[in-house]
Amino acid sequence: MSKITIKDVAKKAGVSISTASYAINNTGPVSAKTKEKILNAVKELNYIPNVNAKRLKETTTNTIGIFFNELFGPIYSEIAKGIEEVVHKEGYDLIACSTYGGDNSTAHKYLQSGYVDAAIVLGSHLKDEFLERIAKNNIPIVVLDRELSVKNIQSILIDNFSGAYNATKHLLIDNEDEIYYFTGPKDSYDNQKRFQGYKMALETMNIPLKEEYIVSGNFTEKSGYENFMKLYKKGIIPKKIFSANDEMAIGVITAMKEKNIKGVKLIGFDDIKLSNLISPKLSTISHKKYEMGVLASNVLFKMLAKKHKTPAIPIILSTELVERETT
Amino acid sequence: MSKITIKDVAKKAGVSISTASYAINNTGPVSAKTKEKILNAVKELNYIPNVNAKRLKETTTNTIGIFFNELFGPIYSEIAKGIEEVVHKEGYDLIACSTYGGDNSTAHKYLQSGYVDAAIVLGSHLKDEFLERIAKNNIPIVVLDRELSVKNIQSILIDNFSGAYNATKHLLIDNEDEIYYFTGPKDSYDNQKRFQGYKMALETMNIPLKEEYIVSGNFTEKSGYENFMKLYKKGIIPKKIFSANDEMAIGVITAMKEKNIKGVKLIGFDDIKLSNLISPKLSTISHKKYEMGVLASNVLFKMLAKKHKTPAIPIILSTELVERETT
DNA sequence: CTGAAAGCGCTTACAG
DNA sequence: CTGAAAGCGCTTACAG
Repeated sequence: MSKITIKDVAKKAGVSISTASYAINNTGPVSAKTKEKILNAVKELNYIPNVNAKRLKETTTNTIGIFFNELFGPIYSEIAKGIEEVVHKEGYDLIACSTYGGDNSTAHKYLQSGYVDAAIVLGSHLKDEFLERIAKNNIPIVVLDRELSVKNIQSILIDNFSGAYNATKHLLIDNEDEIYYFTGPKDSYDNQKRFQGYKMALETMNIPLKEEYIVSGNFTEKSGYENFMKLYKKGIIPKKIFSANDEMAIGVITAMKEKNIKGVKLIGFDDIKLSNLISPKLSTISHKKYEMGVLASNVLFKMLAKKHKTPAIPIILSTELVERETT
Repeated sequence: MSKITIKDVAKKAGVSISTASYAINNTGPVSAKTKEKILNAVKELNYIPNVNAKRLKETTTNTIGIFFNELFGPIYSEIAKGIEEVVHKEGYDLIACSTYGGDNSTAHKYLQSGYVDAAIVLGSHLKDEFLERIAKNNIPIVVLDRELSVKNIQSILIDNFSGAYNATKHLLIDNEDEIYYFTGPKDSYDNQKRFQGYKMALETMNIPLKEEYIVSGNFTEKSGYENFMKLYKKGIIPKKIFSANDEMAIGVITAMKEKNIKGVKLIGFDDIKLSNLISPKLSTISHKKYEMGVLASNVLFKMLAKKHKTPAIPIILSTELVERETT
C-alpha cells in the first residue's frame, strides 16, 4: 500500500525534498553525512521513486519497443536476440509488446502514448497510417516487413523476390513444371513478394501460371498440414511445392509422413531452426535473422541521433538457397 | 519535436484546459458544439495525451509484466500465449522484458520502478531478495520456477520431482541400470528437483548413484550435443540417458545421428514442440504450458484484487510421461 | 552544501 | 455548460 514518496523520505531524514532528490540520484552536491541519513531513510521506508513523475520532467523514456503480431513467433526470436544485444549496449531498455487484441492492443497503446523513444515493428497488424502518425510525432521506427518511405521510418527487408525466384527456378531444374505455391496471408508483404518471385520464375521459363496450383494458407504449420491433406483427399499429390514459409512446409512434411508419401520436392522460406532438425531436413531460402536485428537497431539509434537521413530507400538483405533433404 | 499538449488543443479550440480534458475523455458535460471544436483541434494538431502525466494522478499502470531470463526461449512461448490471452481479457496491458544485461537489465529496472502493477517471473536471474522487496511494495508476483512463500508472492510449479522419478523408473524397466543424467545449470530450481527425482528412483531400486553418469550441462541444445560428443570421444556410448530438458536431448539426438548411433534410450523433459517433430521423436515428460500461463495470470489477478491469500503453499502442476520413438 | 519554489501535463473537485 | 486553481511526485535552476 504504502505510497511512499520522496516527501516521506525527506521528512524522515530531516532534509528538504530537493536535497533528498539530489542524494538519491547522485545529481547534486550533498554532504556525506546528509546523504547517509537520506539513503537510510530510503532503505527503511523501502522507497521506490515514481517513474511517471520522473518521466513527466524527462519527457524521454530511454526505452525501445519491439512490436509483434504475436509475442514469440518462432522466427522473431533470432531477430530479437540481435536487437536485445544492441539495445543493451546502447544503454537503453527494451520492451516487447504484441498486437494481440486488435486496435486496442498493448502495442497500439504503448506506441501511441509515448512509452518508447523508438520502435521496431514486425508483422502487419499495425497499419501504415498508424505508424506514419507515430513517426510524425518524432518516434523513429524501423519496419522489417513492409515498404514505407516517410520521414522517421526506415524499411529493412529480406530479398523475398529473389529468394522465391531462385527457389522456383531450382524446382524447375528438371523441366517438370508442376509447382504448387502454398501462400501466406494475402495481406502479408513478404507473401506478396514471394509470390511475385514465383510468378516471375515461371514467366521466364514460359510456363503459364495455373490457378489450381495456388493454395491459400496463413503461414502456420497447421495451414500447411491441412492444405496438403485437402489436396490428398482430392486425390492430388503435388510433385513439387514451394511453400511461402518454413512453418507451412513443416506442416506439409508432417502430413506426408503421416500418409507415408515420398518424393515430393519441397522448398520453404526463412530457414528456421526446426527446418534443419526435422526429418527429412527441409530445403529452404535462408536469410540472416540475427544480423537483421543488429542492423535494425543500429539504424534505429542512428535515427535517434539524427544521423540517418529518412526517407531513404529500403535496405534489402540477401537470401540464400540451402539445399537439404527435400529437394 | 512537436510536444503538443492539451494546452495547445485548448488554445486552438478557444476553450479552457479543463473543458478540453472533459471533452477528450468524455468525462464531463460539454456542449456538442464545443466538443466538436475541441475534437477538431485534436485531429489537426495530432495531439497525443502524455501518459506519464495521466498516470501521475492515476498511480497505477494497468500493465502486467512478464520477466524472463531471455526474451524468447522456446518453452516460454506457450506459457506466454496463455498469459497474453488472460491479461487481455482482463483489460490490462502486457509487456515482456528480459534480464539480459544483469543487475541493470530492463527487467530489473522496470520491475523496480513501478512500470507494472503485477509480475510473472520465469528464470532465476531475478534474485529472491529482489523479488521479495518488490512484493513488499505491493506488487503481486507469480513465480513459475522457484519456491517462494512470502506475502504477495505465489509459486506455481511443475511437478519436477515426480516427472523425473517416473522418467528414470521407466528407463529402469528392463533392469539395466546404466542411466546417465544430463543436468541443467546447478542453480536452476527445475534442474535440482529433477535431479532429486532421478536419485530417488535409483534409490528405490537400490541402485547406487555413480558420479560418472552425471554430466553437467546448461539446458541448451549445444550443451547436450557437446556432452554426448565428449563421452563419445572417450569411447563411451551411454545405454540410457535422462536429459534434464528436451533441448539438451535434441542436441543428443543430433550428435547420435551424426555418428550414426542407434539404440540409446533417451527421455527428455518439457515436451517442447520440436520433440514431436524431430526424428526420431523424443520421449519426454510433458506438462501443460499454456494452461500454466492461464493459471498464473488468473492467480495474479486474484492477488491484485486481494482475493487470494498469500503466502500460500506452491501450486503444483502434474506431469505425464509421453513415450515416443527414443524409448 | 541546502532549501524554497516553479514547472512538467494532466485531472478533478469547486464555483460560477 | 465552462473555467480558475490545486495537486499528483518528481527535478532543477536559483538563491543563500
